[in-house]
Amino acid sequence: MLLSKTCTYGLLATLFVASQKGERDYVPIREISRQLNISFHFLTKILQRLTTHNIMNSYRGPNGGVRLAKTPDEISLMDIIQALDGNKIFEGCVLGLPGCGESTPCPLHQSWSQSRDIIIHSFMSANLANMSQEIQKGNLRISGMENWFTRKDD
Amino acid sequence: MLLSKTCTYGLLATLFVASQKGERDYVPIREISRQLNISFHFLTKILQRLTTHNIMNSYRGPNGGVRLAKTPDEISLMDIIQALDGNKIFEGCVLGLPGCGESTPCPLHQSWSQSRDIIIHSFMSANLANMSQEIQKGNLRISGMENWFTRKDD
DNA sequence: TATAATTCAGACTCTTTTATCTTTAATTTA
DNA sequence: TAAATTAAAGATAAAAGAGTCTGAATTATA
Repeated sequence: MLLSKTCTYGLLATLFVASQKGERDYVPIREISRQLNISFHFLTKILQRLTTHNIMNSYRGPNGGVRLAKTPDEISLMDIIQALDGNKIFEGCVLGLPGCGESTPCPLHQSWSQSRDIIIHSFMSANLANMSQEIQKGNLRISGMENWFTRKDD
Repeated sequence: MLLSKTCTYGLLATLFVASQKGERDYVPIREISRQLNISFHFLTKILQRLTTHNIMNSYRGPNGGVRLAKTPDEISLMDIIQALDGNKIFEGCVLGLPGCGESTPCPLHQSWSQSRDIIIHSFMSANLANMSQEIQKGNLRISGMENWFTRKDD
């Protein structure tokens, strides 16, 4: 698992909000929760963290919810991943060796650096604008089979 | 964290055993534990799993310990990783979507597949023979600064 | 045979992650 | 102003991962 659950939920929710059409300002968390089949309270916490990182804005009361804090092309997947998982995924040695580096590499250092750079690059270059376009066209999917059913809880 | 702690400890211990010189048959777990600064009991469990997966052989009593069950060139890092972390790391969608695949990809599907293939390839092509060679030559390091000190526990 | 060295096996604890539940605060609308 | 809707905040619980502890089984050696 490269990304935590928190992080994948956050990515999905943000993509969901970004690909909403209509003049509506804020999307209620409960609606996101139902559509993506994610626990409402858990999702609330995740979105709170995204608002403190200035990726989302939130608003309370009727017609409240969350919305993107910037234009979609200004938010990369990397921004969201770093806000929720930090950058401990991307820095440091695969084997967890403290002294691992270019001068004294661990056995996996070279191949891992190469893979990691590709991953980082794709996370940075993917932003909400180009992704939500693909989602709206139906070329990409945000939710799986699980939302044929509705959540029982919350 | 791509690999669990269990897995990185297992990799290090196996590399340590593979790069031992001398005519000695079995390497005591306690010695591995001390050299790599890994909790003895925890390491014991990990190595037990590697013996059940036929990567290590073990022997009890004085002069006992563990040794490789095959020749070093027959054991790849991938073997060890799969034995300890399974292949849940390598299969499935980064975002955890059940229906994600070539026909209905999630937003990260393409870039993740590419990165993942590189990682898998480097894990499969790296075996204990070529790595322990590098370790013995001093080009690669298996342990960090932490083993300048000895463990207090166990 | 007694003792020491070693892995094996299981229960147990601690920490982090994931998830749920309850209450409070803000906001709109009737 | 009262009621309904919504996010915020905090307490709690459940599950998994990481690590510890104790005792039993096996083996070599004195």
